[in-house]
Amino acid sequence: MTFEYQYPHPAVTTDVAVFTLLDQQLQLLLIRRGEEPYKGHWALPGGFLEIDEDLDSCAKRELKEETGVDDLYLEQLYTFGRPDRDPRERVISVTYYALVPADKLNLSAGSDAAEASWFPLQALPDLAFDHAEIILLARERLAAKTHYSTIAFQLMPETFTLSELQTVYEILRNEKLDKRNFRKWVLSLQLLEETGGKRRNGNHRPAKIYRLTDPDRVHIIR
Amino acid sequence: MTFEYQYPHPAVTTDVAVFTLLDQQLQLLLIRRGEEPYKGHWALPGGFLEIDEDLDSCAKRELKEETGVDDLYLEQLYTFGRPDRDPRERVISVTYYALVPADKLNLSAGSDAAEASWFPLQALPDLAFDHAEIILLARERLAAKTHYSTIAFQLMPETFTLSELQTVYEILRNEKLDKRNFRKWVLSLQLLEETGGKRRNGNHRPAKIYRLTDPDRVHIIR
DNA sequence: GCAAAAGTGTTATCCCTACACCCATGA
DNA sequence: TCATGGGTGTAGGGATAACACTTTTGC
Repeated sequence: MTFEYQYPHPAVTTDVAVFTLLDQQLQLLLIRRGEEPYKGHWALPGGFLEIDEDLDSCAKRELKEETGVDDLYLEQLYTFGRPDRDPRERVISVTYYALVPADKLNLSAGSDAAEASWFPLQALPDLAFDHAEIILLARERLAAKTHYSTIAFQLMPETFTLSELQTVYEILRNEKLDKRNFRKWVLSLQLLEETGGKRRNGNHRPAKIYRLTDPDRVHIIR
Repeated sequence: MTFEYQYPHPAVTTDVAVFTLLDQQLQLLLIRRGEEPYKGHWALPGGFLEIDEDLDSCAKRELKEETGVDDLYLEQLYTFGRPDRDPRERVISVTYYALVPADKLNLSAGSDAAEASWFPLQALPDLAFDHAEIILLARERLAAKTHYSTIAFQLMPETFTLSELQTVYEILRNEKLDKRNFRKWVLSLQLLEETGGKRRNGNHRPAKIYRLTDPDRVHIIR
């Protein structure tokens, strides 16, 4: 069975840059390609748009199929379409970026890609297609958004300490923050509540545990 | 001649929301559709991506063909792809928005669309497809960008007065600004220079004329 | 008691905001 | 001389930035 058109049509894919925080590092989810082109290279999870499928749904479905990752914050990033970006045929890639807390991710389940794995952003392998460019753009957008939205909260597990949250901000912005000022600021948003619990985490004073009052919403602030 | 694929492919278009400032109003460029669907409705300029053409080039080419408008600030906005957004076939639209100073636009030249015309944003006609949604998003992005970039300068003619520039900001942000504060702020950017000339524009003191030191660059500020 | 991270306030600085009058021109 | 928009400075308030010591725990 084939499909005919009067004019040539490009293929459309979605590709997703999924970030998480693992081992105190910002990490990115990649899958190893089992087929040519770029066989053996690592690539962003993604794939071809089905003909009756929404763009967002396609991104979510491919992610679920290839990596088992589900239930994450997903946002459209940019659409890439250089004519030579895929050697097989003309491919337009609608790219997304996504954030998932480390405790929600269960990579093994349901993966039908050969391999899926997390890589620290500082140690990315050779990437297929123009995916390095996509990742760079996603990384910039993510850093910029920490300044005027609560997007960073999407990387947090259900409960966390203020120091943990501060570390996430420091990693995303790639700069050291002042502890007192950070706490004043983040508490003034009124989006956190104490659980009442404390976390003993070594030979030192235990930290108060917080949770988001509104875990699924990303707020625009300032 | 037809083109065959093993899997169904969507069509890809670009559509552009072109803004200008005319008669002290923010206006949008629309073309009247000569064919079904939505025959007779107004729509954003745009059209199908050619198979060897960059996305940006497609947006520029369609704009040039349909409206004669050329040499403008163009930026990708968002990609729309609801499965039912076009009744003919599945169409993914990569949308852009663009700004052009009123003195650069020459609508008549080279238009091959039935009609092209400027509409004040407050008085848009019935629009084809999901173009109303696209325009809304472009309008929001434009207003937001006045706060952290010099994108508004792209609506200015080669030379202008500070009052004219202030008016543009007021229209984009839809709020009144303080004259002294605006002037202090805009001059502190160090992106304007006096031409030395003055503009006599009525029964009152003539205004100094300014130009951009760097007309083609949009600066990220703050 | 010592090491290590948690927790906590005050002060200085900067930026943004508010605000009113004189100037140059054409009629 | 009058009407009209052009042009100018200062002071107050709010937010941000800088900064150091005490607390609680495990060993």
